[in-house]
Amino acid sequence: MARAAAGGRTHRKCLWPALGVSMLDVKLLRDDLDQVKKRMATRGTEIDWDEFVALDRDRREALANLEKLKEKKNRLSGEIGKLKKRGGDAAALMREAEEVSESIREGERPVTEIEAGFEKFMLRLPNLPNSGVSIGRNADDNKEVRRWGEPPQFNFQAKNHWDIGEELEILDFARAAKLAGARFALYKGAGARLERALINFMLDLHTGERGYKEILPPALVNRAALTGTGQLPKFEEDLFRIETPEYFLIPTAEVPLTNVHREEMFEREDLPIKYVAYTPCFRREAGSYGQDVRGLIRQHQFNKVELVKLSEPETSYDELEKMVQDAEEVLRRLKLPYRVIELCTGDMGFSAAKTYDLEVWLPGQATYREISSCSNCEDFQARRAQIRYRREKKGKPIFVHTLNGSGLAVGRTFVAVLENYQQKDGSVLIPEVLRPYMGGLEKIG
RNA sequence: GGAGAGAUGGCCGAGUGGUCUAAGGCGCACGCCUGCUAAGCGUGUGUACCUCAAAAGGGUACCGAGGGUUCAAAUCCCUCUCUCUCCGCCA
Repeated sequence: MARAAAGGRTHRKCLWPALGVSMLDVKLLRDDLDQVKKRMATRGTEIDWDEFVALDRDRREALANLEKLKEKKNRLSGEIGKLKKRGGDAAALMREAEEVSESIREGERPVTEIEAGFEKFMLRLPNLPNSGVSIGRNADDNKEVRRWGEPPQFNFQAKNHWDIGEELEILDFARAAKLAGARFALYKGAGARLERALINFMLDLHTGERGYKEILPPALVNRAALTGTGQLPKFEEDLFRIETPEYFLIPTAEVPLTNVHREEMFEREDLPIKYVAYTPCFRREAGSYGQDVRGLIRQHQFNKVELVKLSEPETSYDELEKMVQDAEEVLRRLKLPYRVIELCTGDMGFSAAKTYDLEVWLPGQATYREISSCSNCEDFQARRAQIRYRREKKGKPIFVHTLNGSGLAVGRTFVAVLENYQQKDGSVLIPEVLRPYMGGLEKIG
């Protein structure tokens, strides 16, 4: 097993030891900048590459200078020590050493500044898309991979889940607004139980035959954790933050789960690691005013069952396919129609190298809506979080690949159940696989 | 919140100002030896960055984190974080 950070010891190093400020491999940028530019451009993000070249050059120059001075200082100090031991007079050497030390102090200031600038630049670079991902500008260029199930045909006008929920008195948005504000929900009675049933059903499926280990992590995390997975420093405005002491509410369990093994070293036989967690998730939804203002689709707080894997680089894409299957299986057992979308380069998230979205059919909107997003981040997060393993006992440490996927977003699954299982009389049938979790209840209303 | 103790390499653990690249042990790797096994002997054993076309080699940094004193810090001083013990409070 990996050396656990628990058990008396905390992080041994600062987040980025020495100058390993890596999210993308600095050497790759240096050696193959043209390729990197091209691939990064497919994301549609503007990046000032001249700034990178300048920062990198300045940094190396300043560093080389400083290190030369330090070498001299170390040499002089050694000589002083030996001389004193023999009882000699080291006054002259000490004067010289003092001057060198003074130069070092002066040289350190610019180096610190340059490195801070370099680090800031690097931490804001998104991941490189995997070369197999199709190039596109936005969601319109995404590819549908497959579909499962048939959208139900109703002989009545399909209702939105918020109407269904409020009429059945299992959802109450008005009172939730009284408690907190817009984008919060109150689940009541069978509604609360249905949400809980979904959580338990998903956890049982993933921990059972699918072999994930259940984790119940903190819902508040620190800055280092969010930097490790890539939410920080760039997306702070999307997060709820608590001051004194500073904590952030997790926007997804991907953050705590991926960071469980931050700054740890694995052996090959430890991998892959498969975790599943149910947590509430919290998002500011800044900049999404006017979108999905009604209903459960876009909330400040929502429940999610999340899957995370740490794997060897060679198998990470197989693991991604399996993870998508694991998420799909939830929808299949619930008999909810869905399709699988492969995101194009322009539509992927900051940390992802490749992403599949699962979209569930919502009769109320007569459209497919995202219910899961499964990504391979390759070594992007592992670099930031320093999660490595040794392929051989004496081998060099290698960054693991990290994957995450919703399995599933519970609130949206709730929506899908209400809308797909609605009946003409306004009641909602309970999917068969959920009935054991609902005390045998077959229908709400 | 109060009082105290602690944080050292893959692991255990020594080390209170200069034998600089951290004793010793365990583990691991390679080699030797013993008819097999067990044991034994020898050698080696971190990470990151810079330099070099590459390798070799050289350099710098890292003993929880940050800052300070000093020619010189694992070692002295300050701040912080985390862990453990006791007290208080608390779901």
